[in-house]
Amino acid sequence: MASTPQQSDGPVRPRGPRTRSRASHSLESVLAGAVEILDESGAQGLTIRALATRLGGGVASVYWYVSGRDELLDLAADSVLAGVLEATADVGGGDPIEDIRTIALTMFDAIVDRPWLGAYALRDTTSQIHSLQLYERIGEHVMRLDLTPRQTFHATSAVVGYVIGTAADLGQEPPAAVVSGEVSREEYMASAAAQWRALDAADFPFIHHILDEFDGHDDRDQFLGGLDLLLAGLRLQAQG
Amino acid sequence: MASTPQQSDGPVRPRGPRTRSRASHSLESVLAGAVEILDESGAQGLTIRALATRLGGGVASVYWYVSGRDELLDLAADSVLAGVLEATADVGGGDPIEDIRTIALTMFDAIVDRPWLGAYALRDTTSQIHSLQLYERIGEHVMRLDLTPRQTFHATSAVVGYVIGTAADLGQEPPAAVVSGEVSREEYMASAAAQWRALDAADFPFIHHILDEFDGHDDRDQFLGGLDLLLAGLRLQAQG
DNA sequence: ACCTGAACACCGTTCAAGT
DNA sequence: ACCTGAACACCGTTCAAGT
Repeated sequence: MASTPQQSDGPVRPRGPRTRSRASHSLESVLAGAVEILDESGAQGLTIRALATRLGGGVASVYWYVSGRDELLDLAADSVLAGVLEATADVGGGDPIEDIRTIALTMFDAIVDRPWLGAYALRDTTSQIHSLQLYERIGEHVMRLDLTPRQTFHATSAVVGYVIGTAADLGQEPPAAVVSGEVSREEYMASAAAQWRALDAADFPFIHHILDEFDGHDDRDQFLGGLDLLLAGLRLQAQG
Repeated sequence: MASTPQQSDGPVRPRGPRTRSRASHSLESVLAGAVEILDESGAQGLTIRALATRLGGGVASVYWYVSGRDELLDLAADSVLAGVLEATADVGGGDPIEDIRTIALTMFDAIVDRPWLGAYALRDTTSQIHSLQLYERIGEHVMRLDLTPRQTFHATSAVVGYVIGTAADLGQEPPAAVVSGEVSREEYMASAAAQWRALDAADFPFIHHILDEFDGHDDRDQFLGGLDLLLAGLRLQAQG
């Protein structure tokens, strides 16, 4: 999935000024480069130096477009949410709760695809315009339920909080492993299951009760299980 | 709210050499020191060097007790959950869902007290024993609802995911401010509300619909609003 | 068994200077 | 307006050496 290095091969080219000695960026190219690095090596791999190298320029030029590493992460995450926004633009045909579910699931899938997203999406709506629009979009569907403003506010925040929270949790690599490729997520989950199995059943009746469900479970099913509880509660509230 | 340092004052008293030239730690004192720093300056402030200085020793000695900074954060967070475990030991008198609500709220309050907790609590049950026990405890109450193992697994994970997700979100400082004390959380929220108010009402009908609720809202109420939706859905499932 | 000082290999960020 | 190289002030982690 890595993009080609975009190697600037010196001051080549026959005629024309095009010296190439000086790199030229834009906010879009900076964020696109950041997203590439994030996809390849996670948040830890996104250093300003690595980004500058990928862009073929010096470190300091990044700071022309972005105030620092934190803002870079926020904006890179937010830029990706444009895709979720687009993918959910048409949602709205039927049952409001069904529509909310569809949007939430699209968000979840986007974060599963890019685990680093969970920690930086929807963090600061004053700088993250797409995050704000996504919040707005979910909220508009919740409004269709004719609750009070307060209920509408709480329900929308709960859905967003649940999605981000659950997805961020899943996106977290086990203590230093996955990125370096030493341990796959499957191996890690299997070892966790084994460790649970070794626990004393008298001390951990619940863990043993759900062990077979945990072992080899599908993250998406787990996410949907909780989401549907939340939405069932919401439907109940909407019915009065 | 920080616990007392639990200062181990060396191979104490009687007489003896007491040179003080050599520091002496323990895993407990290392974690206690880490928690102090986290309470004072957040995760960003917890550097190995700052911790070593607080302990009165050299940097390298920290690595005798902990494999690295990540594990330090995980263990420090988990050590604090011992308090939540203790505080919820007696819960269990009445309605299972009411009990789940009580435990979830206690967790939430603990994270509000220590915003750094949200990002590191319940991350890795193989190294975080208290996290595992808390998960177990909530699960035991869910078991009382007589659902299928799969439903029990999903419901417990959903509650934990919602608590951690929501609390972690609230615990996030606005882009570089709060820790340094430049901008208070109140000021930040007020400015966010002002910015929302400035949005075009045609483009953001939902935001305007909930603006008065958002402005000056209480985080705890918001948390409970969503939690009660989730629990209502769970109750419905238990009755079904 | 546990602690230390010093070193290594990085970081984010700034700034005077260039174009 | 935008880019650069070099410097500053940090980091986490390791390791040979001490006790």
